[in-house]
Amino acid sequence: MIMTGATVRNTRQRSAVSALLGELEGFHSAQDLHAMLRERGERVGLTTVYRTLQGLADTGEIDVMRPPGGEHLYRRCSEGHHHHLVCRSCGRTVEVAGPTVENWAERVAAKHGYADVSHTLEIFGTCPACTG
Amino acid sequence: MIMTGATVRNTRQRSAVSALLGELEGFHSAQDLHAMLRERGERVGLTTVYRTLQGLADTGEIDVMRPPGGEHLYRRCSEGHHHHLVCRSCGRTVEVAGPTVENWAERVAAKHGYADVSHTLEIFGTCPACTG
DNA sequence: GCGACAACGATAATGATTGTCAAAAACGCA
DNA sequence: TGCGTTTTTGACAATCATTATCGTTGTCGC
Ligand SMILES: [Zn+2]
Ligand SMILES: [Zn+2]
Ligand SMILES: [Zn+2]
Ligand SMILES: [Zn+2]
Repeated sequence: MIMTGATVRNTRQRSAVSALLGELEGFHSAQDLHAMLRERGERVGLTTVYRTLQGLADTGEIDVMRPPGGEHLYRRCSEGHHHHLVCRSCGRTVEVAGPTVENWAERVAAKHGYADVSHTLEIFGTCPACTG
Repeated sequence: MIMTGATVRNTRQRSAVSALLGELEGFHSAQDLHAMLRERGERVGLTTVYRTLQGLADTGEIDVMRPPGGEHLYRRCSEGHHHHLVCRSCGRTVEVAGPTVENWAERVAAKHGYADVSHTLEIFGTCPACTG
């Protein structure tokens, strides 16, 4: 008898990635995170970082952003559906949420008969610190 | 004497790409467009297709979409700022626009002191034809 | 037609992401 | 604590869209 328990095991590498994301503020790429981990002595392979981030993103534990013309960026976020207001210069990120857009998107999609609706939305700008 | 006229020259290739985009309905990748051109006997290099699309996108003549986990998709669109409601299954696309989101984005950004604001927004769903 | 220079395109390079697969690590259980 | 099963790891190769090169070709104002 084979038990297919689909268990997720706790590994040093997964913990390291997760912990690092817990300390960081803004969005960071897989390569950045990998470099930081090696910097502080953690031995983690780049492949594993990618896999871990992908897994965390799948379960909704972290958010993924795909900036125009760049790599994927990851960040630990708060619960629930929200979007991001990101500084183009320093990356400072503010989580934003509101029924306004959500409703609008739903309404627009419904008007055209589209079902199973989802959306991607990012707002970019220059933050106060970078404007000065 | 050197004249720096920054002139854009009319070439057979540029016309071919532009004309093709004028006939097509939905979004298509650079590689797709290149294949179509070769299909109909046009001799155009892949590099040129990329360059032309990039140029057209820069001047706002065409729109670029970056679907999650895929190549860039291009499409000739109507004038003015708008977004897209795209069918995940067949790619059927509806252009949508409205002050609702635009205002919301501006307001949210302003509240946090972000300047020089822009945004990206795509709505995905299953169109009526694909729902049946 | 001339000539300057933009555009082309075959090809190589880039670079982020994914696939491979043998070795290492987790963990339920004895 | 030792074992066997299953997951996870990670060095390395592969993928693949896009970009950079750079010598050749085509445009277009004159
Ligand atoms: Zn978030
Ligand atoms: Zn900033
Ligand atoms: Zn459809
Ligand atoms: Zn908009």
